[in-house]
Amino acid sequence: MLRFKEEVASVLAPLIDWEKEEVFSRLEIPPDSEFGDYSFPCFPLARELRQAPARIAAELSNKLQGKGRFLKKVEGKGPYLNFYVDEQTLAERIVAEILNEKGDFGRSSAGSSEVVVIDYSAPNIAKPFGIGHLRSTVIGDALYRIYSALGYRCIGINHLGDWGTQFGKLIVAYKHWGEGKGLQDDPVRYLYELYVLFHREAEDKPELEEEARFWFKKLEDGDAEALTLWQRFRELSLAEFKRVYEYLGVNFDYYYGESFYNDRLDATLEMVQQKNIARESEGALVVDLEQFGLPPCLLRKKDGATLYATRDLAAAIYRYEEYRFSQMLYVVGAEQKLHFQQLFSILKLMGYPWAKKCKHIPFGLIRFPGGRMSTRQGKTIFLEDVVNRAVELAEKIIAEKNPDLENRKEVAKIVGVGAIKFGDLSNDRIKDIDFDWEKILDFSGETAPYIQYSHARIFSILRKSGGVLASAELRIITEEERSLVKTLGFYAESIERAAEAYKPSILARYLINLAKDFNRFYHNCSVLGAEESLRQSRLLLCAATKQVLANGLDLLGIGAPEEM
RNA sequence: GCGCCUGUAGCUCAGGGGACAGAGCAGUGGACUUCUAAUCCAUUAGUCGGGGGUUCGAAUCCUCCCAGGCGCACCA
Repeated sequence: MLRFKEEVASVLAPLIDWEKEEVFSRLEIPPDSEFGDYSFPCFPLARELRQAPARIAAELSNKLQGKGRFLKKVEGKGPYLNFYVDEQTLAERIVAEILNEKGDFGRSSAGSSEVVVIDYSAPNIAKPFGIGHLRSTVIGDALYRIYSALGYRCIGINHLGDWGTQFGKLIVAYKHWGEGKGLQDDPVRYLYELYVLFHREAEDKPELEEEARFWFKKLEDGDAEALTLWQRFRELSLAEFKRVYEYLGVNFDYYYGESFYNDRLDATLEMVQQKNIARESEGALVVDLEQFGLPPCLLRKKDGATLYATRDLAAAIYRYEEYRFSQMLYVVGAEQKLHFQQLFSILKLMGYPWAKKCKHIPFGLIRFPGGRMSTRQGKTIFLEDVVNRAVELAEKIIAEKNPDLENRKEVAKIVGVGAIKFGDLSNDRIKDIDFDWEKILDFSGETAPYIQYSHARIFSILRKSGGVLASAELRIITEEERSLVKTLGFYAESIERAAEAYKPSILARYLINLAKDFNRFYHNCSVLGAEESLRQSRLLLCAATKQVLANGLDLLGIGAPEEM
């Protein structure tokens, strides 16, 4: 529809003596398709022309009659000038384009190979991969795919939480209460139990906290015993995480965790001190950020150990040196907003002009109805449990509805995983989510299975059709067909808007709308049963819709089964 | 206390300053000898948290207030 919008802008602009871009940005999508596909409110013209908006609209509509290739008609309706697209022309262009470009439809080279570093997922070693980590993982993965589709060169980094005081805690817990067998059998859950146990014990024995800090300091100082334990914890956890990523179909270019920057921390702190932006305070090293309206940021503890911020600072500098990114996105929970404001401010103080290319992409918390999830208190839900239940449910539904399906397990996985991912991607990421088993396991309505089901239905039609004639003529005659064609025309824009706002939910919503349009079409327009020329035309529409559904789902990291 | 985020139908949420505010779920009633009923159709439902303001026009922008959430130096 972009071409149509541009066309409208260029025919209207000269008539009212505006810049084309100005008209373009003023065009809007009417609340009802009855009022056309784009409309131009004439209120702003009223003052310049000293006429009533309605009259201006009427006059302009007269002057515009018969213009444009995509323009079917123009109407003045009250103060609005309504433009109607010619669905026939649009269909001919868009369907041909989709069927030509296939999996590449919607891709572009707009990003001209600029580098975008995306930091996402970043689970803590020593903590289970909970449902809370899902958001960063799927949103980051989707942004990676969307930006790559727009021609950016993406670098996905999993900034593992593999360093820090929690390892001191874990080492202490393991030394006190641990044994090798539990660690061997189910390392992540075992470490998690130790972690919870530590916090429970520490309530009565605060000296444990001190002991944990001591052990982390030993770790940073290269103590052999601490390092051996740390390495073992890290390796076992990482192996499990990788299994989860594999299952989810999420990839990273690098697993550079916090510990990766260890040998750069001293140099980083030296630089900070050299630039004279830090000061000693109560034995610790802090950077004052008053000029940014922020509280001071601590970079070194009084015992000499480093902090999260220190490692993030080193990481940011390393990444710029290494990749010369045009943007760096941190897909991290909104509760860390202050941390990133501080981090970016320190980069500014250090004189890095690229500091402004760093962006925090925040998202809301996943909460229990009763309150926040807390790893420390053992209140968390394992991602694997959620995914397993979703896949099981999908399998059960397949067994009922399509018992003969051959690759049932495979399809159940695509549907179950898709449902979980989509649940997280379809709403504005900034909002908190109340965790609800019933909702997350609901496969009807605005869900991934709904979209996948539409895709499978089309596949079924195409399978039975005996082939699609690419040269067939399109005949767009029903309201359902018109609506479907127009929605197909909006695909590219939905990707661009999703990228611009860093919101995969915009693309997710689009796909829901497309699937809805298709299902309406499906119910009201027979494809295989239609007379031959109409049948050919509708098969083309089906093939195009199928392609766009699959392409769009792929950008969200969700599969599109041929049958389900 | 200070800062940030959120507040739209019973529930979960869409809503790109503009035309009577829209979906999904739940409820009710319909549609499978016809391309997969994980679908479709119909129907009920709202002081867009509240008050001011900017604008020809505000759910959308500004401001104050209320409610919930999240942060605010040795955690990440």
